[in-house]
Amino acid sequence: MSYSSDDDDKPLVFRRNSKPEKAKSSSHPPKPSPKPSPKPSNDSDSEDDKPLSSKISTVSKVNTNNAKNGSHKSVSTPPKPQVKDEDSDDEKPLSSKFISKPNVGSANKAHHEDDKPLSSKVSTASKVNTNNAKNGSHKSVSTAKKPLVKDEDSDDEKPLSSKLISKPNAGSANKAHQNGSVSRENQSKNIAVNKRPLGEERSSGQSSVKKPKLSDSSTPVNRLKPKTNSDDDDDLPIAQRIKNQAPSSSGKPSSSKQKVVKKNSSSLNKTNKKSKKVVKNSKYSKPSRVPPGSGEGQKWTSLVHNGVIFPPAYKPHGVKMLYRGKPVDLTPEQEEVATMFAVMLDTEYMTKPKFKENFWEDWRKILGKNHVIQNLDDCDFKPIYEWHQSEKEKKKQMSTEEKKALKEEKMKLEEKYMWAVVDGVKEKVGNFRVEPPGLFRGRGEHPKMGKLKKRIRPSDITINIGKDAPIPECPIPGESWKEVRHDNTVTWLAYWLDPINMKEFKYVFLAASSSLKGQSDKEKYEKARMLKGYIQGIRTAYTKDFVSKDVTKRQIAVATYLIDKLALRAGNEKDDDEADTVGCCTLKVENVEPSPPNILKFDFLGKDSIRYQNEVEVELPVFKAIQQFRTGKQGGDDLFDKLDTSKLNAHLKELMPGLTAKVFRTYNASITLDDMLSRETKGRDVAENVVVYQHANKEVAIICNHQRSVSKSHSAQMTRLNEKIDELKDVIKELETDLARAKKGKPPLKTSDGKPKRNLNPEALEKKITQTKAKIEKMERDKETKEDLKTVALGTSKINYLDPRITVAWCKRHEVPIEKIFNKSLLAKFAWSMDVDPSFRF
DNA sequence: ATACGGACTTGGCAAGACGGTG
DNA sequence: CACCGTCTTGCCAAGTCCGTAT
Repeated sequence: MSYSSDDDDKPLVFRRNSKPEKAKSSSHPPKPSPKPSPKPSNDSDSEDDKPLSSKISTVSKVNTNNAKNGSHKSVSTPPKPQVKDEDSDDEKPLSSKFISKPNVGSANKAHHEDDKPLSSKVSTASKVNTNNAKNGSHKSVSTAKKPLVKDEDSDDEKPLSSKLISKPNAGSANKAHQNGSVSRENQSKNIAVNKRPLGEERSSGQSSVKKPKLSDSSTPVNRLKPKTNSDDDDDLPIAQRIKNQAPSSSGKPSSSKQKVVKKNSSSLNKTNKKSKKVVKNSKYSKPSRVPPGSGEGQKWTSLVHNGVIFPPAYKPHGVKMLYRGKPVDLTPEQEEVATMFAVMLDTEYMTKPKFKENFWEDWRKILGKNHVIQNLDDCDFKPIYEWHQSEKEKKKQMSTEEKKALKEEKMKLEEKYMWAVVDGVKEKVGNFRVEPPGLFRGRGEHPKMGKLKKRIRPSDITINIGKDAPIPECPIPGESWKEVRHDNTVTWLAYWLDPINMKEFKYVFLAASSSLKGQSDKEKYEKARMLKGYIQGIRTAYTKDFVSKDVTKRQIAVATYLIDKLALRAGNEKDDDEADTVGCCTLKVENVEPSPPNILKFDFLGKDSIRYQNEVEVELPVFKAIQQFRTGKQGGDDLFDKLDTSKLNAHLKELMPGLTAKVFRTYNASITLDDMLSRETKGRDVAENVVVYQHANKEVAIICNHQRSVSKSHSAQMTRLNEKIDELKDVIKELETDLARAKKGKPPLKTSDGKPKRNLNPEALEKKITQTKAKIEKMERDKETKEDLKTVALGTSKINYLDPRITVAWCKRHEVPIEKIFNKSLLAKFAWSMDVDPSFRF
């Protein structure tokens, strides 16, 4: 056993190994873990092909938008400093430190250059990868990896033996192509193909499935296997990757760095890691009890803050709406609600009967049964809408000075609420502003859209604060908080009940840059890294259960497979008064269409009513199991009738301490980034490296189905780009004509408006032509990228799924200034990851 | 086993800030 | 410097998942 390959850790699907890189193998032990896989893969395959992107299809989202238009002008320049805060201070340094490290010397500094919007740059690609694939086969040999290095990974232990197993095959189908897919685009619109290819896994080649497992472990896994890991590893591995890294030089890379991090981070972590058995309690659990020693459950010792700030009271505008053509008098309260509706006149919500119905129901209560207004259809909110538009316009027209003054005033008012002091450290508060009243805008076909979200008052709010901290003064005179608590086992500073759904809460938490959040973020990634050590065994185990006689087991196995391979969410049960969306455990029969011989077509609305459409090839046993789960059921019945998220998670927990469904998403996202970035990534300069990164980021976004709606001006923007390109092409033609003439000693032609041009020599003209061509190429690439990313949102995965240490380490290795990848708030949020060793691998 | 309460993470969107450009 | 497109932020909705009560 033991041997396992490492390779396996990677997401099955994604991985592709095709390229086996050169072998690095020998030399240094590759980092044990991950994937570099030297191994010769065998097959490879490529299958892939599928353009991921394709999948995307957008769909439904709500959109509301209002059109506003906006052009805002910008005028002002913000003074900026304001906020900053402390953190900032730190930050800076970071980056700086950061940069340098790598390489030695050299001046790199230059980096900065660029600036271009990333996005633009990108271009390339795409496709390629994507695919991924599948393939699978890999593996094989195992070599023992683990050399010494520490830690990590060792997979050895892995129970798995399995490794091989499965993967394989299937495929076929595509196979052939390697990458080529090409086309993609098109599809996009239509269907999608698959994002991740999944199925593939097995490639044919391999022998098929099962490989002998050696051990079998049947048991599902051994959970215990600890791998070590820990973060710390960072350090070490050095060797390994070396190769690429450039300069590696020094080994010391990092050392010097100090940590920027905020205080805490470090500390805690340690704890966990190692012992896995013990397990930590991570975030969720509020272990509350148990404080002994480490203070487990306890989240803070001292907490001081100023409570929350309320939106200003409503100021009646007196603009009268019309009812059956006649102006109506409304009380301020009635007018306030009418205005909420009027302001949304130009949104999609107006086309939704449910929205209007809910609004009318709530507004009518305020109007009273006998009010003149007896029905919504006879109401004309235009006057109010127009008044609002003009107010907006007025605001826009204000001078820079005025805006600045207004802003400062607001700042002054809010400043005290922006900060909290946690265990002696000043930290930013996330959402210290209480949500203003308004109409509920649910996403998708939410049954409660349009309902009035009433104003929250101090008496609705519960404050949580340190025992000896002063109780925040209630900002509204004459009123008082609902309750004041001193619970140090939770991290919220305040909460109130959600007026739309009185059994839910709205919390006020610290900002993402706080160490409390950073810590838990780090723990999240450590847990995902831990999964790396168990993944093989888990895959082996569920593969075996695809054919279990026990239906529940079979369902758990298939569900886990889908979560692993497709990065689906868990899928908790929902109430009827929520939008009808699903996740893995709540998939309906109609959401998964089997298409022989082994393709599954997924089509459902997931979180936020974002459509998930994908066609994937799966292993035959999975395909058969799905068919069987569907038999005898109606389209709207649960596909996994014997399952729910708590059963699934309980099972996962047996496989690895703390394992839950969402960990797979984090794991697959981060391992994919790590894998792609470590693969050659050859950018020659910063700009190209950034493109490489974006490409990897995009891949992850596709896997996670992070979509965005196409911007209203997208097509106009594309048109403009095309025009510019055409213009440049004309320029080239002209230059070429001039060049030909210049070579013959003739002067250039006049410009179109008849003016003479400078007489350049052939060399100069050629240079110009070359430059222009380069410019065109860049624009073409930008265009492609833009089209490519029009429906893909990269930000979400960057914020929530990609271990920042992967990014930071890669930046250090490639001399890319971290700020080219992380903006200011991301730098603050990920302060805990800045001092990672350049050789860090997820 | 389930239901439910509760706490925290994840997500898309639109307004605002920013930065390049003609 | 007015305009525009992109990037950043705020907002708040919508998930996940744990613990406890039923």
